[in-house]
Amino acid sequence: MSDHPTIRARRRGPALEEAILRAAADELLTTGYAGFTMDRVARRAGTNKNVLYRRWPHRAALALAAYGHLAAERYTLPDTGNLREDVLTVLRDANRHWASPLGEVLRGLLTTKDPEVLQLLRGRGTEGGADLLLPVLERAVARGEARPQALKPRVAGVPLALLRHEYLLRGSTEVPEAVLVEIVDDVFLPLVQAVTASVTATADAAK
Amino acid sequence: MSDHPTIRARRRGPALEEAILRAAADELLTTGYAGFTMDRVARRAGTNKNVLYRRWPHRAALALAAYGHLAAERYTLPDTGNLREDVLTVLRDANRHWASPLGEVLRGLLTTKDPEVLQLLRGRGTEGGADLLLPVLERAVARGEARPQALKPRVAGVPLALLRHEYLLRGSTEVPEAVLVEIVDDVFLPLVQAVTASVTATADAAK
DNA sequence: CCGTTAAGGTACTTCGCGTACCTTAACGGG
DNA sequence: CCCGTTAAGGTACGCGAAGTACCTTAACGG
Repeated sequence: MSDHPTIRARRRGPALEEAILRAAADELLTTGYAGFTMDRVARRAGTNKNVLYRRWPHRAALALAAYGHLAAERYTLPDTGNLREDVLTVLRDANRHWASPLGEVLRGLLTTKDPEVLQLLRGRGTEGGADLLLPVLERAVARGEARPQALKPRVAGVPLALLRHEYLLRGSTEVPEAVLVEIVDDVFLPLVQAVTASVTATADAAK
Repeated sequence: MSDHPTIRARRRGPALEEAILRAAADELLTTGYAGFTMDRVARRAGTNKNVLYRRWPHRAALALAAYGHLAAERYTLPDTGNLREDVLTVLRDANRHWASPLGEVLRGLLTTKDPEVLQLLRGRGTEGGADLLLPVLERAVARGEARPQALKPRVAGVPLALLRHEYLLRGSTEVPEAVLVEIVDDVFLPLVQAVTASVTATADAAK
């Protein structure tokens, strides 16, 4: 019993912090933000609440940090050379993400009352959505697939805003593919396409 | 303090229930859904928690009932004969409502985790938004102000969905008029308006 | 008039956040 | 190499709020 786990070497600094964040992330993924308790995180991390409160001022801050720790990897935009495919891909990715446990965490965090956390959450570009599709739209304009007048954050943000809206209405369940297609074909493409786009209505039988 | 002189006659049934709902509504309006506690409601209503729990199974149910009690009055759609004005009016009304204490209550309720309450909330047509603007859009199509192909719930729901999205991003603060105008002028009108000049010019609005 | 029903009152139990306070291990400068 | 400083471990609170138990008491109604 040389390295018996019962008597673990005392962790400090970054190592401990990493362990705590992992534990907190696991808790978020299993129990969600509701049911995320400091006691459970501390127990899972093999430490105690004090250590948590020395690093994060309150529960929400820890949860937010854990989420950030999870969602650390960077996202790469699609570039298929086709606006419709690009936007659909982004919508599908976002749909998957928001329907995943990770997305549930995010939504749980968004519904917190803590103004400080909301500030932080909104600070992350993750939430804008506008900026995400803007480059896609930009390329589409360059290819002549979209009107230059449509090249605005407000317009580029429409698809993700509508997707988010679906989540508000439906709850946690994944948004069906048909809705994504509607968002793109009934709203976004008619909105951004060149003036000759009235043809699209007849041409979308091609899909 | 002292409750000396007023030994109130004991209220029963509907009278008591009404008093409780009023108290709960007042609490919602002053403290919001967070900070809405059964103890406070009971004290404000001059009764005790037991009476509340005999009528509503839990805090969220009572809050929801109180909100319904507040938002009882019906809404009448604008019909100015001009699509842009109609939509802007609806957006301004919704903006006012959501920025008001009442709207804060609604948003607070929407963020509850209780699935039962969410079910009830979504049951109310209040949330759809799509159906709200659909008649407005219908009239616009009849006047030739909008393409008939745009006459879909998904399209009609866009303005309110975008407005709601703004609330998610900004928090409780009222959305500035400029954003409403952007939503209408940069998104909704380009989306629904007739695309080819010939169609717009010809007075084939004959119905 | 009296029994049934529902309101009033009080005191719990349970949970989870956040804090206090002490003990103990690791680190690191002299 | 020692010892003081720092940070982790441990335990026990205080507090607020949800719900519950149980009894007392007023109103209603046959």
